[in-house]
Amino acid sequence: MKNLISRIGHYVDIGGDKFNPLDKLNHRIETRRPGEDIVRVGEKVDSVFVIESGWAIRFRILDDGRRQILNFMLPGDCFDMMAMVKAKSDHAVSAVTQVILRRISSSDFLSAMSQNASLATAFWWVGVQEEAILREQIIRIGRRSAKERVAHLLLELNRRLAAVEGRESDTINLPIPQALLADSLGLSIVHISRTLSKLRAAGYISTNPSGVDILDRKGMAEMADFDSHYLHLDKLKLSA
Amino acid sequence: MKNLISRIGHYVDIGGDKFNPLDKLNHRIETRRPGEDIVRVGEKVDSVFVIESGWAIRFRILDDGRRQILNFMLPGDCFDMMAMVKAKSDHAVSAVTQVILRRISSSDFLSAMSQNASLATAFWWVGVQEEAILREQIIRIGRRSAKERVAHLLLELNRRLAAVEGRESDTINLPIPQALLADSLGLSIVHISRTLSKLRAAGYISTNPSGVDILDRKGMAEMADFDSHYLHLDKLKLSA
DNA sequence: CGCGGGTTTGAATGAGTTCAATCACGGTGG
DNA sequence: CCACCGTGATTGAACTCATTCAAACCCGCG
Repeated sequence: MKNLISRIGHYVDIGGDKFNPLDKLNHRIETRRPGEDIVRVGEKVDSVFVIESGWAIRFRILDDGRRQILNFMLPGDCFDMMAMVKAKSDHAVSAVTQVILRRISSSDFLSAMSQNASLATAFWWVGVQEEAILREQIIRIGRRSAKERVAHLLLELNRRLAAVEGRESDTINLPIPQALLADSLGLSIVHISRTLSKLRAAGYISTNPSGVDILDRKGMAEMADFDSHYLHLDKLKLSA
Repeated sequence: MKNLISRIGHYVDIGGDKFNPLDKLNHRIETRRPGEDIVRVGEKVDSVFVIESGWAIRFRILDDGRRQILNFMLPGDCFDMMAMVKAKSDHAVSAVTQVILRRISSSDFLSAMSQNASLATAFWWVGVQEEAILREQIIRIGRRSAKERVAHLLLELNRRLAAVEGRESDTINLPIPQALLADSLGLSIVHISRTLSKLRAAGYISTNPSGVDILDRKGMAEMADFDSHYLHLDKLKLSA
């Protein structure tokens, strides 16, 4: 929960450091191994989830096997807040790495929201941010070239991770195979590989087994037309 | 407001036919001509809008002129509910046709929501639906072919219009140039034209100056893998 | 009639895919 | 210690879908 608190703490003051209103919430800690489902398609969702650690994806698989990843869920992200109205999920969520997550029943969540205005505001912000990320994803895959898409996504992940970890870093720990980048960006695996090597050749990044290093953030951001503003991280006080 | 009521009325019973809780809300009716802005990029949004009549688009324009439409706003749609937290808009909204819209100040909106639970639920549903539409847009442009994209979008618009109008129809009144379909689907204008003629040749649709007629809904839905379920229109009682 | 916005068609080009082979690497078992 | 996997990354070559450029067309309107 620390992650979530550290994130929404940037937006709203949630009643002092020591006292965590979320702790009063009924919740259950669950874990998933890499590849395991968290929410299946068609499943009735009656809980809100918060990722404690690890990476997960929200995605949809078409009949012929094509897969589209809607977005990546990082530590501190929460999801299915919207689905609290007894709807069946139209997409699946599954763990990419080992994932620890917190499950809160929708009704508990709702009553907590209604009793604590600043908590509600904080989660509202999280929802605003999530919607912004979805919109940016549409623009990315709708109107950007492969090179721009990959660069843009890498920068987004970097910013989001920085927001969670509370510190700047040019190193992106990417615990995911290139296939996931492909299915997120609407490209083929092969082309992701080629595009990454172009980004390397251009001096924007270097890659290593555990992830990517950003060598020229400014140049890459300009090339990919990346503006971190949409993440609403403005007020983010990265710890000194 | 009739449109919105007719839509959310499907989900929740909003206190009887004659009595409309929304009417008590402070609101202002505004109109826009085709092409006029409704919300500009970077503008601080402090209102919630409801489209009364006409079509609008939410979109973003990249530096070099590329445009990506996030989604189409039809009568009964409302937007910027999320942005009630003094955020600057990261995308623009503008009228495609003549548009009449209702503007409600965020604070009025909020207090109405907190005083009327079923109203809040109704708008929550609208939010759920809007998010689902965004997700479907990602899948559409991420992993579908041009033919599938166009067919899928046409079917979605048809379903959404049916939900607003309260009746089935195989005729889609499309008051928009093909350029808008292109910018929505991440394709070129030329290719939209070619794709439409393929859909015609396949017997799925026929086109005329004012829009499109669906000739083979079932076949087209299957071809495009369209499942209207995601619109959460299940309970929609189309008037007999 | 001629203009202008939107649509259609053709031909050439290009970005990204597909297929297939190779490579790199870590683990496993002999 | 080494052969042998299996998974993921990379590279090449052929191919395809969609773009671009350009011309023609259509139609409502002044």
